Amino acid sequence: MALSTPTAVVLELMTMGQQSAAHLKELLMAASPPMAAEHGQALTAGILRCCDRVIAAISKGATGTGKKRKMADRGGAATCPGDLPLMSSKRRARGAEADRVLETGTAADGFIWRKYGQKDINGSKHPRFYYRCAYSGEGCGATRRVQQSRDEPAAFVIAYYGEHTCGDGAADGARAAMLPAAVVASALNAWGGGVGVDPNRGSPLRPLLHTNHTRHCHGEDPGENSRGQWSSSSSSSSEAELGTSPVLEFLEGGLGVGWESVVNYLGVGWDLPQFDRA
DNA sequence: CAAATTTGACCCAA
DNA sequence: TTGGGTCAAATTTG
Repeated sequence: MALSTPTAVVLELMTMGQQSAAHLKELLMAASPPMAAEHGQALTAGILRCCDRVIAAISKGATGTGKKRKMADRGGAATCPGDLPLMSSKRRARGAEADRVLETGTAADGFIWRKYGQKDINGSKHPRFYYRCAYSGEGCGATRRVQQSRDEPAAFVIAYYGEHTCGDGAADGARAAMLPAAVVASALNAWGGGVGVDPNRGSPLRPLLHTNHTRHCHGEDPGENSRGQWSSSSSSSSEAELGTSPVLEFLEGGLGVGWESVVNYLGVGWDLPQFDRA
């Protein structure tokens, strides 16, 4: 596609998504049962917020803080658990509820995540990546699991656990309170400038997004970012499977299109000057 | 030098 | 016992 400028394209697409989300909201208010409506509204709120962020970021030429790191070659692990205050529950109960989102070509959701693990899952061709909110040290217990889709290499199944208490919800208490950031599948993220995933090691996700809008939760100063030592108080995560409902159809048919367009657009080789990383 | 990532080990639920 | 989630030392990069 050849549109005047990338910015114009994104702006237009995001605006479309915004309108679709608004539409969806109305739909939910009118047709869904109370609970679903409530949840749905939170979802749409998140979507709208994302649109706002993108639009705002683009129009004012937001600057992000591209953080990158390369992978190492290996690491000698000499674990010596001794007096380590391990998390009460080292492992999350299997099948624990989580919000799952399928993203195509992107995985940024406005939060800064720090990878803390990677694992090869049997049955899956691709490894699974474990991320934790960069502010977990401040008590934020949000985590997310990312796995490349087996069928669609370009898609990632992302599961979110816990909720952000790092303050990102300051402006929107609703989200922090009941909406596991998960749903906020922001389309922002050009991961690496179109390169995609390094089949061998590179983490597919990079917290590139970093506009000034993602306020406090991720300034450029993690302050005393501490390495290792997170206390997870995981437990609360609600299931928000976008599964079967007229709403879903709407999402896929209307919102999905515009959204994916943006995602693809951003994800496929367009280096956004606005999102920094020069 | 500090911050972030990598990666093998550890741990626990199924 | 195994698979999967987390930890933490080592390593890499800005």
